[in-house]
Amino acid sequence: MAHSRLNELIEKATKLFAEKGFAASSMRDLAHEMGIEAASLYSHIHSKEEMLEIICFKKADQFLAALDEVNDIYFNAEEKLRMAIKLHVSIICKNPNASKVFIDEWRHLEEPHKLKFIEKRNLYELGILEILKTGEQENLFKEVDLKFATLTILSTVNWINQWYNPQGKMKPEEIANELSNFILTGLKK
Amino acid sequence: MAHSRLNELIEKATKLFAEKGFAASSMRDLAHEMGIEAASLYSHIHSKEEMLEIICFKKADQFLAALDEVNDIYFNAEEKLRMAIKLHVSIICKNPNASKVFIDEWRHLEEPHKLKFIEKRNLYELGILEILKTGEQENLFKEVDLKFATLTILSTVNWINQWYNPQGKMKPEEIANELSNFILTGLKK
DNA sequence: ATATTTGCCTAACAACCGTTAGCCCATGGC
DNA sequence: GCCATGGGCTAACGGTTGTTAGGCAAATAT
Repeated sequence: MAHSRLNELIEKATKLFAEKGFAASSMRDLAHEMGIEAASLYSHIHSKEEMLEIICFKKADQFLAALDEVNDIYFNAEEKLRMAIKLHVSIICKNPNASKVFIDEWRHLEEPHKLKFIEKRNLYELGILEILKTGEQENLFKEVDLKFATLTILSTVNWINQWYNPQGKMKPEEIANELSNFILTGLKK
Repeated sequence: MAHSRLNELIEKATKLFAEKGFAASSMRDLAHEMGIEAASLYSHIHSKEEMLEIICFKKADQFLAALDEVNDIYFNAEEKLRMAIKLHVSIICKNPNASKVFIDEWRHLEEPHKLKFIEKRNLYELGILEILKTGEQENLFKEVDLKFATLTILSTVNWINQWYNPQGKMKPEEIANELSNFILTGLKK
């Protein structure tokens, strides 16, 4: 069970950062959650910021891996977009706390990690944009401002985090489906 | 010019809270921005949290007023939704910093203000939902999960804040138009 | 001319912050 | 049986936090 205590720590830190925000979470809060003294945390990590790093980059890598998965198989643009949305929603719903930190708290990263993080984020954004571009070329999608559409889609799929409840009636798969339909065909009859 | 110094303070606080987050912004930071000592801030406000209150509730009231404006005139549901989106985008773009605080930092409000704030927020959400319901009844909109659609729309219009640039090429009016089209008719050709 | 208010100051408060140093003890491999 | 390692402890550090008390000078109102 190497690192099992570290895993527990990161998990608790994730929950705390998600609920109170990184800046408002103290090492003593976190230590209390772990049932130990604040100083003892440093047997597992080097600094508070390192935990934020671990959480943010793990999540970033998950999203990028999902992008690779989508691009590995050949689909048309609509199918690709649907799959990208499905994977995105699934990653978010699998760990809403970590997702909240990924979405809201990364700005408290220190340089140079912050820059590295933004680069990864941009890479993901670019992957989605590429799918939309393909869709335009295949004459499946309307001609739209691609950057604008990308951001709109990402806003929609990221917002889930604000209200998603694992005990709620909607399963991630359903959410992804509804969302895909909404994004593709809109609200009008 | 009664309160002009207070206005300046709230403005500076808004900027600071938006950029660094409420918890990571110190009274000494803020005092430095004002060119005075930290203790002097208390000639204008009672506490750090009070400033957050002022910012959040002012914004909340703006959104609720916009809702009234929409409901004052008779339109069909599509026109209502377009107008609601236009006003929403306009409020956000008029003061992106205050909007950021309204969207992201309200959770640092202390009770009972936090609860009051959530109530106002729910009221607004309900207003949008009501418009969608009308649209369904008028047979203009698809039958969808109304709550789900409401949250999706709000996510989209709130996200603008993350990338809107007053110096950018898109004016608020245009953004609102594009967004309305996207929400109403989706991406597919 | 006098009284009041506004807006700032210095000094200080108790509490809390992230982090380090140094020590101890239980566990498990050799 | 010995030693390394992991995982905790106490004590303490220098700094920062929001906030209060009390005073002072200039502007304003009477």
